[in-house]
Amino acid sequence: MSAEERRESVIRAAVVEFGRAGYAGTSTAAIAKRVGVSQPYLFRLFPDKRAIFLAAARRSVERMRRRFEQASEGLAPQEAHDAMCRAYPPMIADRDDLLFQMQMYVAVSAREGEGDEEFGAEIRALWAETWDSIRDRLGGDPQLTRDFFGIGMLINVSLAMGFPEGHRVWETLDIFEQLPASGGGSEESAG
Amino acid sequence: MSAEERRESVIRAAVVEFGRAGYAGTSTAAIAKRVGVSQPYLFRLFPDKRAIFLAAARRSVERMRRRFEQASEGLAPQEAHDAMCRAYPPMIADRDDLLFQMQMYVAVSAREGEGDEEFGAEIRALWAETWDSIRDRLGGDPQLTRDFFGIGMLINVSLAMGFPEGHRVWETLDIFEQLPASGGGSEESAG
DNA sequence: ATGGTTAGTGATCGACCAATAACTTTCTTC
DNA sequence: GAAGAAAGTTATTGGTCGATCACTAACCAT
Repeated sequence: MSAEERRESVIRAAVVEFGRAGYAGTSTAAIAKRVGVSQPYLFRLFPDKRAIFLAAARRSVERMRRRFEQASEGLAPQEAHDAMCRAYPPMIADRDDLLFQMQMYVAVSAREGEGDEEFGAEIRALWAETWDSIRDRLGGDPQLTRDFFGIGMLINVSLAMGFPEGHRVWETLDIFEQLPASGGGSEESAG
Repeated sequence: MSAEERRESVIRAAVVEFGRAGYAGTSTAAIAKRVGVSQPYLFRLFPDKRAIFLAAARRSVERMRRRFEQASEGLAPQEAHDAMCRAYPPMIADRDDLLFQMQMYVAVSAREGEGDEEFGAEIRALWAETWDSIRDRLGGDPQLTRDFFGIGMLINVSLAMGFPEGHRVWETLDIFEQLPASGGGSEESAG
């Protein structure tokens, strides 16, 4: 397998492992094991653990942005909002990816504590890109943007904490039923 | 100093340290250093690291709940909502506490990976209490509750990621200016 | 087939970390 | 002032982790 292909599979494994245990809680050995290579080989593909995490962050955030963009392609603000709401459930069905993004948010402060400020800067830049993109799709409407991200974050947190389906926390979050004509949440699998 | 007093100061230090580096990223030595005691002494006050984190979680979440309850005491749903929105800025001025809560959300999956399911159960229970309390104050209104928590979570995430004041991400989140008559965000310090 | 490039491994190392055990100091009470 | 409890320390240990080094195996062009 080429180095580039290996790097891709490392990134995929990193999203899973980092998502479950966080930056500090994930050993490079755990990632290597999931990839199916030896632990030292990771350091041929990436300079250090930090770089693996950042590569995973880039991949995860950009994928999210792309999916929202595809879902809202060419739609007016309110329709774009509804379309992106409908696009969200199949996205968070990939729990590993969602957990990784949560870990990404909190990893910033830890890295800053180690004197690594570029880490946070890169993650903020990635996320701000998504913010801008979605904001544009929503016609720059502040309230739509805020509500969309707000509810999204609340869903993320509730999922990360592991509230089971049917828990009263979810009562207010069934965004399907509050939207005009949609297919419901039957789709699965993230491409 | 009595053991009980020491335990309190350990909890305070734990919120700060865990908040900055997460569960796995925080050493018991770092907590002990902040408290001003030797590292092994922590294990006289608490059975293990996990118990320190859970004690900090209890303290942090219950304090938040109490503050929201005080702010909305005896008010009708919409007024309670506005009052709690106004109460939030001084609360998140304590960045350590906010970061800790973010770390708390993501710590669940990591502990589950270690076979510790009670950890998540306890944190969910703590948080669900707060959810119920606030939901009641908002008259059980699903939309008010969802929006309140949603915007709160978005603020939390944006702060955790370290977006500086004035960044365009904050444009939509200035909840002060969207509320009727408030004191603004001049208050500081968390009692 | 041979020389070089690329993919990949085993061994190891210094640092760190949670937790235990054994010991010392300080306060309290009779 | 002696006894005992409560507060607190030093030393240590078994284990883990990120990273480096030296080495091997497969592929490829000449």
